[in-house]
Amino acid sequence: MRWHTAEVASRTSSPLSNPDELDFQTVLAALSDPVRLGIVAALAEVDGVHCGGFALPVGKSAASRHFRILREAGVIRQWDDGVRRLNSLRRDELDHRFPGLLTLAIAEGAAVRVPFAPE
Amino acid sequence: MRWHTAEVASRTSSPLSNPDELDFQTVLAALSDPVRLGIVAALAEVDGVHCGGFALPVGKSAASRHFRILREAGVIRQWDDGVRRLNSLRRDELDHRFPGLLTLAIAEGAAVRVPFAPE
DNA sequence: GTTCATGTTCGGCAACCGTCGAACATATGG
DNA sequence: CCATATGTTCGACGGTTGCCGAACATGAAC
Repeated sequence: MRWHTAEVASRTSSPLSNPDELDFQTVLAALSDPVRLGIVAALAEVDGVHCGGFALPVGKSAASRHFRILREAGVIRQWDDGVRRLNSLRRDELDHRFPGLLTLAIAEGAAVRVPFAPE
Repeated sequence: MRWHTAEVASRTSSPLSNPDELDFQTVLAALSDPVRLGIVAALAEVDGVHCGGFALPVGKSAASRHFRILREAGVIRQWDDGVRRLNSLRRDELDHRFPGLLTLAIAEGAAVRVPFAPE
């Protein structure tokens, strides 16, 4: 048998917790960092980008940490696809739980939006 | 001549800067602390409370710091009245600059709202 | 002037945060 | 099997943050 897409974490032991309880202060803290806000703004343009698809101003380890903070705050969802880890905004959950916040973050994050990596 | 109310800082040398340019990330950072979010939620109930009017879970110096962070982020406005320093939410500016954010903060901050000091 | 009430500032401390480099783990492709 | 690509994890480092107590500054009341 063959899975058309791996929906479970296989890159690490911890099983990619995408939380269902969103905490206001945790979300604010996640969005108050310029790199993370820039990622959110970029994901608002193109959804489903893998971690390496952004031209981040930090190294791999710091980038990995930023994505994990965004995921654990419930701002983004992550899932594995082959060797890559894809990212998308949790628009519906955020809009439902904190109406207007994501819209605001996307608009304000435009100033620090992260560019996409070449090819 | 006599001033009916001191509208300028006299308690310290730095002249109580109430900024007119509000930065999104700075505001988020200010609101992501439980004590400060609790102060905002309390100010939404009763406006114009002096610093000592809250029963904060921290000492004087930490409290002073929290109020300063809120003021410098543009979340609250402060002015002196005799020996006391009064606080109020900058509702209009916040609503105009970040529509919906303060409403959200007040609602979510209810869980950590700070009590008022006795008498 | 003296005393009291109210906040601010300073120094110090512990904890946390953002970053890096190196090592590791997993999937894919020869 | 081996090499490569993609992320994660670990240990370390420096900077920031939140907290406290002590000292200071200001205004009011006596």
